[in-house]
Amino acid sequence: MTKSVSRAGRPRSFDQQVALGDALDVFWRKGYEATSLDDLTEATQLSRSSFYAAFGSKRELLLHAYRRYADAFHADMKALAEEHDDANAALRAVVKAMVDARPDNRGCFCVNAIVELAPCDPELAELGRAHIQRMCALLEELITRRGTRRPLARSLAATLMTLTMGSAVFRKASVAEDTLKSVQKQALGLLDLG
Amino acid sequence: MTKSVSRAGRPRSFDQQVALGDALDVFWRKGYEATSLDDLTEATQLSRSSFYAAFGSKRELLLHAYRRYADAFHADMKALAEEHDDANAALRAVVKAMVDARPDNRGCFCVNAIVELAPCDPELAELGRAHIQRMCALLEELITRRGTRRPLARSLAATLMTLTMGSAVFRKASVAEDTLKSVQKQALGLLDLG
DNA sequence: TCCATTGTGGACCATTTAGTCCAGAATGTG
DNA sequence: CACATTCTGGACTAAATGGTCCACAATGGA
Repeated sequence: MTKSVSRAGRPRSFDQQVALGDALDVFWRKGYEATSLDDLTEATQLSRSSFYAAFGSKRELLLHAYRRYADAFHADMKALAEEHDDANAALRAVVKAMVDARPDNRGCFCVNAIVELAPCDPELAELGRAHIQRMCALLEELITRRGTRRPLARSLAATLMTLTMGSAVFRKASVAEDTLKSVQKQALGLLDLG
Repeated sequence: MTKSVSRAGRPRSFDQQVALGDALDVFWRKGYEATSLDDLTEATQLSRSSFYAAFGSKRELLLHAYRRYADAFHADMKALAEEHDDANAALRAVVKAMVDARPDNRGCFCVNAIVELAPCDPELAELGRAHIQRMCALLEELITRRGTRRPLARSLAATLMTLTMGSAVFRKASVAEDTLKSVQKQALGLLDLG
């Protein structure tokens, strides 16, 4: 993360955020270990030196990408919820979005990273836990807002989050779309929104 | 897979099934890419040549390990169900066992393999799908046996399987055990077995 | 127009990777 | 005992890995 507080020098010829996005994309599709530096420099169109100057190392880049994805996901769901005045409508929209299909079968980037790396990378495991907790908290708040009491709301939120992550695995295995749909329906049923 | 239909020669000095189990263990803990051949030969106590003679390649070994794990898991759950005469009791036991904790946080081997490899390895993706379907079918049968009708039973089975896989991800992120417990409770609640 | 400063391309490096190969050891059979 | 057959250890290889380095290009300020 080079910060330019300086007074001269050649300006950077690429957008670091765009490059981060491109890199995220590769990690998302191929996973961490299976992504080589050649893959990354090709995807970002960066030379090796620019790459290392900008991101430090492959692992640091992955952590950046993770944070970026998790933040965006959380923000998106929060924004989606805020589009609805009715708490139940908000909840329905969020649950649908979370379980819903992506065009391809790349699943959820967080799930991918957690499953591949958490056991051997405590820092990423911590990020994973934080993401899960944050999403659970968001769900819990929506659930309480429509009147469900705390202990049950917490339990329901955790269950919905579990369903979301399980769906991501289903999707990676290319399980039939109807199956995902019926899981989604059950999830809404849990909230009496069937 | 060396089959000895021959008439002489030095007998094999190791048990292939034991070696397969040891290898499975490493893959389970570290994932596929992160497991090196040195890891495997150390874990199995095999020399490189014996290793290749016995298993062909790293990838073939993984596929063997996958089949072995999936078969054992399915067989275990089936056996567990058969210990109970009452369909509801069987269902409760199976769901508990599926969502339940392992001593460490290694999660479910199938989930690990699917998430890491399915997008780039169609053969493994197929094995993954087959495993999911088989487990869903087992659950569905138990659910119908206690009286629930087909379309709903199918949907519930898929949902329980999703919860199982999601739980495995939670576990890899070392989410608090209470959270898992409450998810388990919700799962049983879905079946009116709360 | 210099010059300090920063970015860039590509050669380079040590290490690790999955996989091969062969000489020799161990065994059952005749 | 001798032999055919199989197993085994470890040296070896070619390729790929993540990461470093440096000469040079590009830029803005004085």
